[in-house]
Amino acid sequence: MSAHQTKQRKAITEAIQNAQGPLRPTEIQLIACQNVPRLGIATVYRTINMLLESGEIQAVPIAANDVRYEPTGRGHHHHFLCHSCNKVYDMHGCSGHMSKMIPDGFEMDDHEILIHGKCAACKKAKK
Amino acid sequence: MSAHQTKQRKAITEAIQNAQGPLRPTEIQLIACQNVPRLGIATVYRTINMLLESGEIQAVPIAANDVRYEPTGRGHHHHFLCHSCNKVYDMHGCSGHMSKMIPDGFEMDDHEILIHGKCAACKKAKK
DNA sequence: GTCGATGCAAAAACTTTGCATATTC
DNA sequence: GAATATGCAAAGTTTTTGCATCGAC
Repeated sequence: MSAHQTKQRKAITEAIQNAQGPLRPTEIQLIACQNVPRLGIATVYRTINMLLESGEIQAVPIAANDVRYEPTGRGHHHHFLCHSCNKVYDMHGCSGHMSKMIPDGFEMDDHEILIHGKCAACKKAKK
Repeated sequence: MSAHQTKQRKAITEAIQNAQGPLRPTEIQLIACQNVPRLGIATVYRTINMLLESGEIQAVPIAANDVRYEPTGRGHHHHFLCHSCNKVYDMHGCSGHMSKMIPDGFEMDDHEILIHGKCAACKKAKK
């Protein structure tokens, strides 16, 4: 049966689920490697694609050549990219009404917001 | 002098400037090729990176492995990705106040919004 | 002629695929 | 033992770099 959960998949899924924000494939590998030492990057990508297809996770495009992955089902939220440490944080509470900027005849399914700036840790670190 | 404008750079810059929305590197090459037949993709990438550094254009992350580039200085606007034709449209008019979702101690520089949906042309095309 | 820009091809980086081995039931 | 998943390595992509040549002053 395909619902079989190997230790690799478990480690990868948990890495994504437990993260505070979206992670890159190599970050996922690094974290999951702590539980499954010889975990290959191919397995990480294969698992990511499986989880994307099943809808358990989704991609978050952050910048050129920087996609990260996060679990679905965390509720409506958006992202904050710190330009100092390059970490992405989840942010809850969305101002809402995007509809006013949608052109006539267009149909909106969803929206995502990415805020750029400097996180509290980096602001404190650097006087 | 470094302000020298070759026909390649001119064609690439114009392709980006004249586009109705952000373009991918290969799309830029395709358009610019109409004026400069043997234009290589390396020149496109080199020019993109130059224009990014000088601040004339900026990257728009759309999805995994899909970054597009647009001119800066079009005023504040956001993007609409049509999941049917995969085109990205500019949208003007921004609802504004993102500040309420920014965590304490974080500092916002900028924000970008990507709306997903179906464009008017695709809605009309498919009953 | 000097300087920088280009095209091509090679290299690097990132992602996917093939295949023999390993794991689960 | 059958079926699926894994690791490794090879193949695909995408982006960058090296280098000989070309073009502008």
